[in-house]
Amino acid sequence: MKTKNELLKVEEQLCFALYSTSRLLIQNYKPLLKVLDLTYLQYLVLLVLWENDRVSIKTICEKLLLDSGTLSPLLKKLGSKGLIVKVRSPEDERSVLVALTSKGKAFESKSQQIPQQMFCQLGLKSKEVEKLKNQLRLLLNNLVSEPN
Amino acid sequence: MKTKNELLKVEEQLCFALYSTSRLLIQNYKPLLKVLDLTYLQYLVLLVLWENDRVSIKTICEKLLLDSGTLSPLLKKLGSKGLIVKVRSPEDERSVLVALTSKGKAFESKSQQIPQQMFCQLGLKSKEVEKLKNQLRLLLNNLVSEPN
DNA sequence: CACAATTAGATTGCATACAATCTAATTGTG
DNA sequence: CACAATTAGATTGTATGCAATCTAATTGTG
Repeated sequence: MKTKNELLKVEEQLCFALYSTSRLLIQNYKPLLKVLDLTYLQYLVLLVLWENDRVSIKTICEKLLLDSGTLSPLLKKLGSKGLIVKVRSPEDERSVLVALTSKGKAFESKSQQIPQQMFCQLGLKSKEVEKLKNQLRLLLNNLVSEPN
Repeated sequence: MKTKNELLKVEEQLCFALYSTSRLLIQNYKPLLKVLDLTYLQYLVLLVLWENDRVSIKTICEKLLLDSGTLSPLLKKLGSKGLIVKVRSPEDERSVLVALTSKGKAFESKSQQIPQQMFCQLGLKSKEVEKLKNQLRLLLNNLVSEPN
């Protein structure tokens, strides 16, 4: 049984482990993404679009668990880089569809190597990575489904 | 064996699992920290100080894996809130020591319940949390020790 | 059909993150 | 001991995150 004082230690806390590991891993992406002049978040949005071109901003928000306050300026930036275009949905004028330009599509093939390169830097076995991902998804599910 | 296209899916990526779970967990802290009018990062700095009062800014940076660009303004804020004071080290005038005020110390007892409350929200068993923390620490170690 | 409620995005304001640069203090070296 | 190199923090600039608010479009309801 851990005492309350032990529980208040930074090193003991799951959230800090997540927070610091997440930041560090994102930093490891930077040299790989610098070649494409992309930030990690810009890369995430492109990942969504490579999976499903012409999706609404709302869908991107849901997939990345981010809100429009974060994504609006980012999509503007991706637009100014010539990687995407925004089109108002004909069926629902409130909705804005995001589509890849040919340049945006071309970036997909340039990114093929990134997942493997990142995997090598993890220093973990495939099985371990899968296990970790599964645990994280379980936790994420618990957190999103509990609205408090 | 996964194809390259599968690997480029957001849902497949460990980093995204880390990134989104981390953000979501930090959001879960907000209602608990709002009572003390603290942000998660401010809480982290206080955790460090409750463990070891009168530490240098450099030490805080190392413990939290953050740089002075992030912590300098944050410590200024904690100072203006009356939770800490900064004193230049007598032995080394470059170094700045951070010390808790009585108010800052008093916040420790007010935070005693937070770890348990957070644990309840995770929806995981103690064993699972420990396993997850261990895996994350292993990964973190791999990432920091590989300078590329 | 009028109109309140909801919804999709954008904007604003504040709080991180982090690279790059700057200053002042200390250390290492000839 | 002079002085180059290093070190601790602070500052600046850019890019997130997210709460709160705003606008315009759509939906639900009497």
